[in-house]
Amino acid sequence: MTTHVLDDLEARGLVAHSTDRDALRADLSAGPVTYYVGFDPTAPSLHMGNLLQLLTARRLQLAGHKPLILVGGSTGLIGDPRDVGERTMNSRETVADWVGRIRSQVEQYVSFEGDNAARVVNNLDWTKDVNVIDFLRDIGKHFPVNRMLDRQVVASRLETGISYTEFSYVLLQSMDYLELYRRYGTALQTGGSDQWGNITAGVELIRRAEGAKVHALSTPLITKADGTKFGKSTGGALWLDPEMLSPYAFYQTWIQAEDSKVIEYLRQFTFLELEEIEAIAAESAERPGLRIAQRRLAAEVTALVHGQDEVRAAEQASAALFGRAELEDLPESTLRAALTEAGLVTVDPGTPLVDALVVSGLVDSKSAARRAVSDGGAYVNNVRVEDPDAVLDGHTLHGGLVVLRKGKKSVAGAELVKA
RNA sequence: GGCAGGUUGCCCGAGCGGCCAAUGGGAGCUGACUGUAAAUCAGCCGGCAAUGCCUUCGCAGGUUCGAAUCCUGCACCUGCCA
Repeated sequence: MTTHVLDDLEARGLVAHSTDRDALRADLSAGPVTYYVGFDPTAPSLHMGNLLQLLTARRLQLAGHKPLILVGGSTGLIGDPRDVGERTMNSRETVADWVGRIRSQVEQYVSFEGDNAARVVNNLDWTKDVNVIDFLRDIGKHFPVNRMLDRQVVASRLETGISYTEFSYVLLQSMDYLELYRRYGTALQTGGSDQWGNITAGVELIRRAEGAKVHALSTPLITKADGTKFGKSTGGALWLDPEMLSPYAFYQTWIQAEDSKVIEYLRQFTFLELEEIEAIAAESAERPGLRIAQRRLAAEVTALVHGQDEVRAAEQASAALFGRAELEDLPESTLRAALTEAGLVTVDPGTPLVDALVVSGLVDSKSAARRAVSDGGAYVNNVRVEDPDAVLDGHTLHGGLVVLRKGKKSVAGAELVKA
């Protein structure tokens, strides 16, 4: 007998809260359970936090259960209340566009084959024609406002203000769970721990409306060693869309994982067996300098999101740009590929270095570029440049390529081409 | 509705007529050490055609040789009283 999926999830550090653990365990053991996880279109792409939910959904599917992946065509029009304050409402067109993009992203992480094939659903399908009177009578009646006010997000927002629109969000998400229970017998909703309140509200609604007992399971917030949220790359969220964050940049974010966290991330974000992860942990502890765990993590997660070809490209680019090898010794094809991964821009011969640093995106302004130079953190072809007036001309590789670097980790390429 | 106070750079928070692009802390960036890790120490941390110039201290106007600092109006927030 293999490990119970719930034990596996717990061992991987993927369980923050759940409803009655024993009942959930028994139901999961009894046979295929239909479960759902939802994604609201708040951006054109999903990000690392959503990835964790999708991977968790896949783990459950691999254990024989049936996933429903919900895209929030209606909830995305309303907006989940956040501590930071009222959201800006997006237009219906924008939300519809994002729903389409997110739908195609989620399809990559679950299987649509077999007895427990996944299904993608859109909550707009069952909310767009609901009329207000029915909604208030059938759904609203089950929500005591005094209980709603006790929720932490709502309480904090009472200080700064919250619209009726956002206050009502929880009713919509709860209605989704109820609807999916009625349509497909859905008996488990998963999500991030920040969704716990919304998820349990749905459990409660189903209990009141149908007298049925369904389950909820949440994953913990993924943090860095300092306790802050993990999932920011330089300049923004860790997007899954390669147009919004290059596979190289995605790979780099993972390979820079902290020692004290990398093993946790391996358990949470990869499908490696726990015994293998233990072996990697032991090996890393013995020879931390080799960064075995980080390399494996970056390769595994990048493969899941962008595919094996992009892993190879990112690894080769990283090896070329971070390796000990002399840049002059790299074949042009390797160097060009590496710089393309890192971000390659075209500039005129004789372009000032500071301008090239700005154009390449390594710094935000010329002032920042000059600062990088005076800090001793600007490099051209791995040679530190201390002259703030330096220009790019003679010293190129393969007749025109230049490797620009800021500090230890930020690399980009420039190609000198006569205009 | 009345009275009092607040709104400063990514965040917190000093400044209360010129010495203010604006103290300090956090975040961030760079350097040294190292392993594309952590910790520690040091520097940087609005922009530009850069020994100067431009834009910034809620918004709009005004006083003044000169304003983040004073005055008027507006918006939002907080506290006290009804």
